[in-house]
Amino acid sequence: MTREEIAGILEQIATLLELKGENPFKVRAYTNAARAIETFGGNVPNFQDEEAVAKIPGIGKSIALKIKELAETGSLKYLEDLRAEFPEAILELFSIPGLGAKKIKALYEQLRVSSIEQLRQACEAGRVAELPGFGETTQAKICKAIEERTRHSGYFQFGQIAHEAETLRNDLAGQSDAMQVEVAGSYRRRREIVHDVDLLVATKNPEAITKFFVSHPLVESVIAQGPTKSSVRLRSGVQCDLRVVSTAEYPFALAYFTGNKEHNIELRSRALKRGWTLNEYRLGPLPIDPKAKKKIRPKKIPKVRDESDLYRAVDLDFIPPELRENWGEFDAAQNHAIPKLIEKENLRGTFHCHTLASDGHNSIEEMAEAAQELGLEYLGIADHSRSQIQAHGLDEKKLLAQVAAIRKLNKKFDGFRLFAGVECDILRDGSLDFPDEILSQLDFVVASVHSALGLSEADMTGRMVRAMQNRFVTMLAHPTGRLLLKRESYQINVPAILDAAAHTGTWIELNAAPKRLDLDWRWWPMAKQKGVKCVINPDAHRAERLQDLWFGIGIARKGWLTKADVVNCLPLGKIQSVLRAKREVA
DNA sequence: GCCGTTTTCGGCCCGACTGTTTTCAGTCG
Repeated sequence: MTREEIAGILEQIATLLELKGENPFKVRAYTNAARAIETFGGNVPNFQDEEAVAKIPGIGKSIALKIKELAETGSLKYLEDLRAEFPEAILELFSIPGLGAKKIKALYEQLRVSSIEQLRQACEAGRVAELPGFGETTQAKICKAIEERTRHSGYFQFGQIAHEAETLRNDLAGQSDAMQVEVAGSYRRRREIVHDVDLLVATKNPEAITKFFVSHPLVESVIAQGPTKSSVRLRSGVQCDLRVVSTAEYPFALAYFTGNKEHNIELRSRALKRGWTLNEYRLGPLPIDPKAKKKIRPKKIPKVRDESDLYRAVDLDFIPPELRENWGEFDAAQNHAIPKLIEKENLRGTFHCHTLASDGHNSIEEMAEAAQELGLEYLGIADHSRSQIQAHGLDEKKLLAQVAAIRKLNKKFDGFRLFAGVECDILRDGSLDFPDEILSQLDFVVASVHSALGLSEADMTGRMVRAMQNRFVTMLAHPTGRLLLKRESYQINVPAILDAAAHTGTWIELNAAPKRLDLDWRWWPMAKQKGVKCVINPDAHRAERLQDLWFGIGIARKGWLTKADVVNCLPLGKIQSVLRAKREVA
């Protein structure tokens, strides 16, 4: 049983307990335990070892025993009993915004409503509005939510909403009343999946800012609107919240709304230890507790003008937003060990782009021009290989013709260079789609899996390892093959892939296309520790998609990477010798 | 149900907004 599955079951227990009207703190204990299992950064213990599991903060003896039962038997009596108390479909009611445990309980007990379909019927019959605590407005809102349920599934790839988020930020920043503007939340942390956009504005005129926001052309409907907080639905379907604060409150609000939750809890607890209380508005003195046996003498509260001041106040170096996942950043910040993370400007070139020759939409010349406009010094062309029939994969003749064309083009450039490569399919058995005598004529080879995606973990891992053992393979592309919100990763053993990459000197791609962002940020600290080099590639099929590199930078930062860890931060003069390194060892 | 540099009992984040109320409960983040 995976950690995600266990977390999901704990979450379900929490929901059912809430529905039963159990002690809310018990409910929270299960929710916290689910989060703890999901986000635990250390080595995942054997879930059958209840003593080790109970050492994870947020998990005690009782929940550890339940996890043990799950791991051993695949089921849990406690959960079965809870489930038996309610109809199966009742949990789906929690997906309706505005409905929580109390309201669902009332609907079930008084109207016997236990599914979305039954709820729709009850609303249409007008019976929901008659319940105490409900009314006409609530009933109408529920009806609307049911109608729009499929469209607002609630989760978006970062790249799907980035344009709207940036537009709103820029338009708000253009308001003379806006002193400071930032997109906070998971967007600022550069999560690959976000489910809302949190905007924060510092202003002396909250009314004007709020009015501008709710009437912005990107806004489709207004969900809530108050003096300091408003929520809207944007055209893409994503929910967008605006918070309006004063300039003095801004750094506290920015940290608070950037999160994540666990990071905030740790930050707040560090404030508490110093005799202060931290919230989204200020760092203040802890209220005097007459019951406390020993008085804490609070330290003098330092002045906080920006987030750096706030971290300094609790004796920490500044923690970049991307690292705020309570994933080791506090230890690092306390020991002055936060790395200088890679920045967009550090990238000097990139590999893995497609052209009209296979399934791209621009010529080599157009791709080269776009790369130069982005300030890059080199660009690697890697069209699909012959097995990719549907993507018009190149055969040997076409590939060698493209190489010749690239060599010819290079004579025209000044301070820029194209590298000739291929995105070569890794066949089912781990052999490559072209023989070495062809690969040896290229500047680089991107190896990737596009077929037989259902292999067992051992077979898929072995297949990739074998491909990396070929000395002409420069890098392994989109290693897990996931498509965010669409397709799970292949079955692979990532640590084994990383070991092979380190051993063979193969680079691992951080595919910057927003639907991939693969390899995932959670693996990069391990990759770095094993000595694996990262290459950030856009996998661009159009010239303008070279800009996806920006998404890749965000994920590299989340993975704690510096410019020294990413090979395409090397200047043109150095990258050429590095490109030759692997093929000359043999 | 979890937790403890004051604690093994008694806390557990809390503020904003909405809708249904007539002072507040429920939901959300």
